[in-house]
Amino acid sequence: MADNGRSPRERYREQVRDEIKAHAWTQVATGASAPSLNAIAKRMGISGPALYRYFRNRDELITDLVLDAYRDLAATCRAAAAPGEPPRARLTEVAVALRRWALATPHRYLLIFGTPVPGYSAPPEATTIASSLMAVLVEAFAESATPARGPGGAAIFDAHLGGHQKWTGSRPATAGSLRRALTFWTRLHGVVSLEIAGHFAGMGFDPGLLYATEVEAALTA
Amino acid sequence: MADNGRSPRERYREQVRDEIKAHAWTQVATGASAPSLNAIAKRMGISGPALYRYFRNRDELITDLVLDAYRDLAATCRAAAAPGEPPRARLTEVAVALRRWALATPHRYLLIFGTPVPGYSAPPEATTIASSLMAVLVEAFAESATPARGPGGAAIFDAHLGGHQKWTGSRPATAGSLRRALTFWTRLHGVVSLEIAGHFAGMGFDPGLLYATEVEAALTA
DNA sequence: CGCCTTGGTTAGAGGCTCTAACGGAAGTAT
DNA sequence: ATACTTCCGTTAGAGCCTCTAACCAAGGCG
Repeated sequence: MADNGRSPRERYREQVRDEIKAHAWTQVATGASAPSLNAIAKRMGISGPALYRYFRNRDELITDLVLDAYRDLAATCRAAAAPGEPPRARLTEVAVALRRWALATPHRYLLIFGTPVPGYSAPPEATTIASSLMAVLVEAFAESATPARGPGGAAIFDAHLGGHQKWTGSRPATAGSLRRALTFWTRLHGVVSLEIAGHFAGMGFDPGLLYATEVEAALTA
Repeated sequence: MADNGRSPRERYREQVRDEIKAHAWTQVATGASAPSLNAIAKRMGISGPALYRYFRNRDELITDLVLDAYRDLAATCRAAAAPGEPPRARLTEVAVALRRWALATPHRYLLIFGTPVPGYSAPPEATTIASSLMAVLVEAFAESATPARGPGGAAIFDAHLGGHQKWTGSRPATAGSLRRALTFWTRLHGVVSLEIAGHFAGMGFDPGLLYATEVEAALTA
């Protein structure tokens, strides 16, 4: 918070960038699938091309938004996994936090996990953040007592995972924990993404109840 | 195939509409997140606003594409569920067909299940198609001998599902079958959508293997 | 003080969606 | 066959967008 040693110019620059991003968020939150630099500038009272001093092009803005969203999601999930609790409770908390986060700001969730925006430029930093997010799950599952007693295919996949543990970021975990964290994640995403995108709309049941059931099933399986 | 009793004008119109949609598909397949009417017209050798004789606006085109994709997916899944086989084999076939379909044309999958395009106009017909797709799964699960021996939450959700069976389209099925079909679908979608969107890219494992494991787990759970 | 980096400006090219007004051609009725 | 109507194409243009080019004013620094 101490504005550590940056020149006033740099602080101003950072501030304007943040303001631009804030406007972009409100814009994407209110319907627009992708923010418009022009509209943002108009709202900020400055004229069009001024924004190009702060972001080289629209893709750079969007990439920044994606990374911010990703970081926020990771922080939220990490915060939800209070380290004192037993692993199963932690995982449930993470699951609840994930859905809450997604429902609170669906556009943010979709910006990360929806259709890759233009011709999808995979930001390299995103993988790092994703790993830190996975680490929360992996650690909880590693701590969990339940053995990896899945069906036969699980053993095959565990064997396949053997050499690919680099993407967890933290210390090596068993393949079983990796697999369980991964499938846990995909199951949560399956429900949440369909709900966010409105695919449960006409069906008339409570998505929250489905989610709770799915979380419980994923944790006892 | 007999061009049943439609006037030549109507046949011509249909033909041009199909040609437009074909161009739109190739365009969306090659990077563009959403097709451009202008570019399509240019490719077809006609000039801009002529397309507005065939589609009222771009959203109508996209909606048409979505519905076509949805129909094709439903047909593919139905075809994959050969009625002679035992239910578990049928479900596996559907799962395989789904992933194959998604990987063959990711843009199509994302057009249906990705970020809802602009301000998302939910087409009412989509729900019908979705129901027909679900019906395939529901019937297979209904035929499956395995009882709904899920965790405690499953019973709660089954009870909740009691009155909401209208969305299956076909004859009434047990709440357990509905629940299992629904969660089966969400689990498949969870893996496929993340793979399609490239979220497994940096992780260096085989998504196909993960998918196979997940399908097997979903069927034995 | 002079200089240079930086953040703003306007002009404008080129793209998009979509409307308006119009002309010709194809089908239809007389 | 002729007249009418409907339909499909055209161009013009408004209004949005991204992004580049050229220019200018002010702040920081030697």
